[in-house]
Amino acid sequence: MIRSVPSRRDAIADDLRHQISIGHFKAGERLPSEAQLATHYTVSTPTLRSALAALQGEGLVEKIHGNGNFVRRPLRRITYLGGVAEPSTTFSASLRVTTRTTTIEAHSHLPTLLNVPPRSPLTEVLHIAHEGKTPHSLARIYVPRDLAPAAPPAAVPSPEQIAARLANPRPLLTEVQERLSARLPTQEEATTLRISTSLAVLSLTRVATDATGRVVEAALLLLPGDRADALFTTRLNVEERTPKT
Amino acid sequence: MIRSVPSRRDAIADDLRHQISIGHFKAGERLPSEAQLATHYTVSTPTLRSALAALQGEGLVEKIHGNGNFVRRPLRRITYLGGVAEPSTTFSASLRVTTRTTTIEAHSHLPTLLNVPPRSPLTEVLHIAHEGKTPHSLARIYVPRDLAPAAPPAAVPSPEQIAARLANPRPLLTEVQERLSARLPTQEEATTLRISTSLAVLSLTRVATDATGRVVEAALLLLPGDRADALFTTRLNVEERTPKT
DNA sequence: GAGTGGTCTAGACCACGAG
DNA sequence: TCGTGGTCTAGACCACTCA
Repeated sequence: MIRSVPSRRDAIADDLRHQISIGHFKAGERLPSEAQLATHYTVSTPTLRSALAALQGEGLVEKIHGNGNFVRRPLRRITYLGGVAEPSTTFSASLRVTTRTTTIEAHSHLPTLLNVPPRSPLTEVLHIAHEGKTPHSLARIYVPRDLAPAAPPAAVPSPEQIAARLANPRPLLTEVQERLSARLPTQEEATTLRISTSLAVLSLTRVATDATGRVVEAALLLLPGDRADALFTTRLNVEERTPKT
Repeated sequence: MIRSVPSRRDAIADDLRHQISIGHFKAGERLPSEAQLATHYTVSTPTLRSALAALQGEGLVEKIHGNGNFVRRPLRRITYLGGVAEPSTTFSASLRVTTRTTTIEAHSHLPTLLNVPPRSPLTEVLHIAHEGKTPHSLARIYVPRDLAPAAPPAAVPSPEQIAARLANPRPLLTEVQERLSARLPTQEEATTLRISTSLAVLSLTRVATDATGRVVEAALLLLPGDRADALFTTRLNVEERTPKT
């Protein structure tokens, strides 16, 4: 075994977790200052901060610079439904979605993703879903501009409208590929989602193709690991067993 | 902006990333000791270690206690195919799978997952897929014991055999649900996969149900974010548009 | 301005790996 | 045993938030 002495860091993290779980520190409350906690546990500030960092990575604690460490409210977990289901479909009704639409030129990995020439015009739609003050997801959706709806959503559409639009951007949609991986967010993503850079995120790339094989939409979704997951359901006909290629 | 002074930590991390990318430090090589690097960058050891931690989180560097920091060889990225496809189906041929089968009693979340009474007997199959010395995935598969194959795999079966078995543990398999989320690994998981606890992993829970609605298999897969992702492909018939509920 | 967290230092001592 | 990384200290100084 590695941990003969379970390291003060882990001991403190465990204790704080416990204190939170039994309600000694309540959701939304500010913890004692790091200096106070360090004194209480008789450790130095770096050690204490290291313990807090662990809790941050679990999404239990949110640090706000110059203000304090706060116990996170238990977050409603949202589920992204994969397959053909529209993104964000199970987002609760209280979810508020802010949208920003711009036109950009295809760059870096986008030409490959969308199978279009570099610099070709794309419509970028940026979605951020909030529940209360807490962002729950970040989505960047790219559509070749000639396929994009003529009327940009000047007003913020309802989540249902967005979902409907996303579900079938083109009538002839025939294939959806969704690639998922886990990573840590960039500084910028972390700032946007108001999460720690040490909280893992689910990165989902969704490419929709129409009947002609043309890519009609590419979406990059980012789901914080502490409040979102993705669900894929596959039904099989018993007779037609997977005809392996 | 937050970063007026881009923090020595990030500056060092950037420089090391660059040194690695231009081949100044080559794959598999040991970096200079932390003390040497700290002297070179004129920072203290904690600061330098913090920079290295960032590279670890990206999977660029592997620390080996008592030995040194090593540049990771570029890892072949493997893809888990979702839907009905068998797990590990795209693992390269050079992949070595170690398997351990035991019988356990259903506990904690397993009864719920498998929809069986607590303490009912389960067969647990543990898979670890290696490529060379590097673990690429960890899978824990649970099957109600009365459904498990009578002959335990005393010898290590080939990946193909495993894949075949996993693909259709029961003839009547009709639904597969796969739930994915991103998180940081536990200390134990990190040790098993020989990754840093700061490297995000993709956690996949796979539940297969047969025609009678009985859960015939539950699998917990863990895919390190730096070397694996999951891919789901959905094909739609153009005429039968998703009959929304 | 007072109090908070953010970063960093210059050491110390412990634990591990290889020879 | 020796050199490596792992943990920790007791401060210092900066940056941010709030009143």
